[in-house]
Amino acid sequence: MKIGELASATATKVETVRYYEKIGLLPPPARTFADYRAYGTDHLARLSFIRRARDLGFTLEAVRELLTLSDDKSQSCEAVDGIAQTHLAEIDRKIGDLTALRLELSRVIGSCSHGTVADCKIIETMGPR
Amino acid sequence: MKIGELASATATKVETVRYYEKIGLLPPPARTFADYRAYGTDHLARLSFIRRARDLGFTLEAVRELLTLSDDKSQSCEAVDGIAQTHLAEIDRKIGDLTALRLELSRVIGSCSHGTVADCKIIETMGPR
DNA sequence: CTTGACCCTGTAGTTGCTACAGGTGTAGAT
DNA sequence: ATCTACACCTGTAGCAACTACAGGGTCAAG
Repeated sequence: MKIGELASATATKVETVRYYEKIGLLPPPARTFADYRAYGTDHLARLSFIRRARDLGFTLEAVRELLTLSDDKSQSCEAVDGIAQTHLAEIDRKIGDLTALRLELSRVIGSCSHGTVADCKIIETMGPR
Repeated sequence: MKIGELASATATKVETVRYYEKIGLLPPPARTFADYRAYGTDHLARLSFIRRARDLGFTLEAVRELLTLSDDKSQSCEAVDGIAQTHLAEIDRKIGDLTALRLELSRVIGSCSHGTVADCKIIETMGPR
């Protein structure tokens, strides 16, 4: 299959597919006489994996590790689980940060008395000290 | 004050201060004979504002708008409130996204039976289809 | 008078793509 | 056979918001 087909089959942009190849996530496929990339089902499977992992929020570095691990079928699942756990902890941290931020921002907004900028509490809150 | 003092007074890196100047967020200060930047209290106030707004998650573009608005003291506070509301909505969206992600990822992790990679449910879940 | 901490400019790197620019190949309609 | 529209190719630059050099100059203390 050509790059466009692979891309639409995985809801990926053509440029992104080429990008994944450039950074070594997707192996370079065979080429047609016209120098078009010619992909097989193994490429489709690998790209699907990459996209799914990305959708779950894994970084490309984490995806790279997961791919390496998934290539050695005999290995224990622990390393995979570890990467996922680390990622989950990271998500929890982000949610916590955003929730604290949300609270603070909504307090700032709540103080707005809709007057002029001169006595705008929102601006004031962000002033020095 | 010199750039290092301004930076440590606002918990900012020196490079970041210079960066803010380059993109026009912080006005270029006077220079000493040795070409060192010499800041006054107005710069300190402005940088504090920028940092506080950044801490609240506003983008630099939003900070730029807020700074413009805060310069016109006679104006109504509405525009300021609007920017903050938009930002709050954005934070809510992110929290929602992350929470959904968290749920899905924890489901994926929960399916791990700690065997070998060959029958690792985490890897499997991210496979094609 | 030398050492070390600070300052200067300018450029390149980070993450994960996305968007050209400027060219070649191909498939279907005429 | 040719025209048109589209998909493909490479390579480079751009986004946010910094951060980290490299390769210098300046200054205060010992």
